[in-house]
Amino acid sequence: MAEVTTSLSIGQVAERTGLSVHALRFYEHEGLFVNPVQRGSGGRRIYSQDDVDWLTVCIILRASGMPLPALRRYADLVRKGAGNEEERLTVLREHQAHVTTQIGRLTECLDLITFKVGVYEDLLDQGGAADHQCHASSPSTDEEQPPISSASS
Amino acid sequence: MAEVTTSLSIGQVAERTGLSVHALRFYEHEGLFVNPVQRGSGGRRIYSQDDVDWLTVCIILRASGMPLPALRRYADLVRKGAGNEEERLTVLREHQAHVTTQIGRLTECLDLITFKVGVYEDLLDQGGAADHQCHASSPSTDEEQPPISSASS
DNA sequence: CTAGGATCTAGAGTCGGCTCTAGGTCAACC
DNA sequence: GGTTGACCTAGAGCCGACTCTAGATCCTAG
Repeated sequence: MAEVTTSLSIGQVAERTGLSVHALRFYEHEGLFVNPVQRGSGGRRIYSQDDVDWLTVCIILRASGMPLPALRRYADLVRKGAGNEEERLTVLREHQAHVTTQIGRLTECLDLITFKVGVYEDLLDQGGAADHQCHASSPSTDEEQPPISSASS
Repeated sequence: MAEVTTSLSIGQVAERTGLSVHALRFYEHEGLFVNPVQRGSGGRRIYSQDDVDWLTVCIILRASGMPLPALRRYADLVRKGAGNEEERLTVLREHQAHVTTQIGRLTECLDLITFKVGVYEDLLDQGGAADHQCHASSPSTDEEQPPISSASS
């Protein structure tokens, strides 16, 4: 309960967020901060703990694929203050849907990759070297190991 | 059982893979095909069903974030024919690991986004408009709804 | 014969998201 | 008082993965 307001340099914020100082300046330039970043002696940036908290939110949204324009829209809404919670919720829900479908897509891909890994494992287990490129097709559909055509691997 | 070898134009392949004709030429230029793409009258590309099958594998690997250089390495291995199955397996397993961790990261992000969505839903349900920006922090850690500081949203 | 449409090559342009550079200011230390 | 070292601004550069353009060729249909 000692410090009234933590004040951090750009270097310190970079250190504890993992963003580069370049990225921090870039984000500010792009209007991604909710509160204008304070300036100290000689025009140096001074960040608060709130700024860092906000940045961690940004990092999560970015890491899950939210593009900067969407992040800016969200920041704009928060900056305007209370009263637009529905809109914020809309932004979040849209992104939630994107992330969900992305996870779904990746999971499908993973299934196929895992299937192909299994095929190669079997092939190597048997010590058998097929005389040409072998194919690992979709696990679910009608063909399992196509007898003649299809050489993909 | 009629057609001995399906032969497709670049436009037809674009149509059935979803890749653009530009992308198909680009992929060829980048050495991503296992077999050299055949040419017909006037130097036009002729694709086989095998090419299309291979492309669908490529599309899955790309969709799950495999960069072109890795895809090229894999194509190189397949092109060389039987005997390097361990290496192919290594490439696939590495990518499998990448996809798995990526899904994990996205799932973490999704949890936080879902948490924030929940917070906003509650807030709107109660009809209460907080007098300033409210914060939806991490669901797991020590703070749940910080009493005074931290304004992130 | 001509027009339209698909294709060809080589290479330039685009986009998102930073990253880096150049040239300068400022505070602190020896 | 000279040298770090962190910071400043404005703007250029980079990377991956295409996408697009220009200008030519070729096939088909009318």
